[in-house]
Amino acid sequence: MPELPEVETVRAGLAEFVTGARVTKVEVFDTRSLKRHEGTESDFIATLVGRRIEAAVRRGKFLWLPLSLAKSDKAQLALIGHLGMSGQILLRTPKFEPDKLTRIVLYLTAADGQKYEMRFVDQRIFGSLAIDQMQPTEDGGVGGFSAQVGLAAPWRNLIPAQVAHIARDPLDLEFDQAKVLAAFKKKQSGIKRVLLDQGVLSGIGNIYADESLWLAKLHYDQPAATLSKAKSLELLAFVQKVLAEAVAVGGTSFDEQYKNINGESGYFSQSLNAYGMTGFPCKRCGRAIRRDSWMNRGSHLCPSCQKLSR
DNA sequence: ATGGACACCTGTGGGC
DNA sequence: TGCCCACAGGTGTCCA
Repeated sequence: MPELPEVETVRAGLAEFVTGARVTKVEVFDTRSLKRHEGTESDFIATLVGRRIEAAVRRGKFLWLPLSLAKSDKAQLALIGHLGMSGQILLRTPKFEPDKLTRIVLYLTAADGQKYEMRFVDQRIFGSLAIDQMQPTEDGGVGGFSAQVGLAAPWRNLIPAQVAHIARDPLDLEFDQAKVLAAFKKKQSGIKRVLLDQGVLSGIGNIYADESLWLAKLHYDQPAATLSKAKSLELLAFVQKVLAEAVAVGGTSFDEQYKNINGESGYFSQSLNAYGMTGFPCKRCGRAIRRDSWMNRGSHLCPSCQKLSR
């Protein structure tokens, strides 16, 4: 489900309501949702209870909540969340009806005394929560992202170890276009594979890759190295435009699989030109959008506008 | 380096 | 109604 716009919508909601909240209790209903956690279930719970949530931070599709220090800590810790294909984080008041497929619940008391249940809901269990150590990074941590959301030190200079391999995302103010262009030049792989490579640039998944490629009139298998500098810059500009517009409307929701922290859908599905539009006329040329099987998933494109070149 | 298959999972919808 | 198949916003690993 969730790509950058959906994760950012969740992050922004958490930042508003759980910054400064204290964890009072944790329940784990399915330990498979702790698959990225390196300790045990009881260690996960014991580490969280009593901590204060200091912020809500994101890079690409990873989000994390930096935690207050405890005396025994050797490093700053954070609660990392990855939503996988079907993960949600719902913030409910205590008497709110149960949510199906709830895997983990954090019971919180906000700074103003309001009590919440932060419910990690995940149909397919490809997502997870985990506690991880934060570390300084070579590229200056989440500085660019921090500037965007007003994140304070020390959180702006640290990244969880598990997120260290994730490249800056296109909405990060310190996103390095030149670095990404250099990576394109070295890759013989199709451009869509490269857009989905979270180590080159992060946050893009199947929806926003297909949408960006449709806007740029590029075929998914066009080798990245064959793109001119101008074409690459045009593509990155479309990527940023699509991601920013999707963030502005709360992401893309097709069904029950993506909701914000209040359980509300996003509206970007109304703006889709290619993804999920199989058989509908291309909004540029009228030819039917086609779905190709590709990498064990689907790629949606206009066969007229998006041809392989050379 | 590159691309393909597959594993991890549950749920939904279409065709018969 | 039931059964089977295809398909779903991600990531990681193994193998030619």
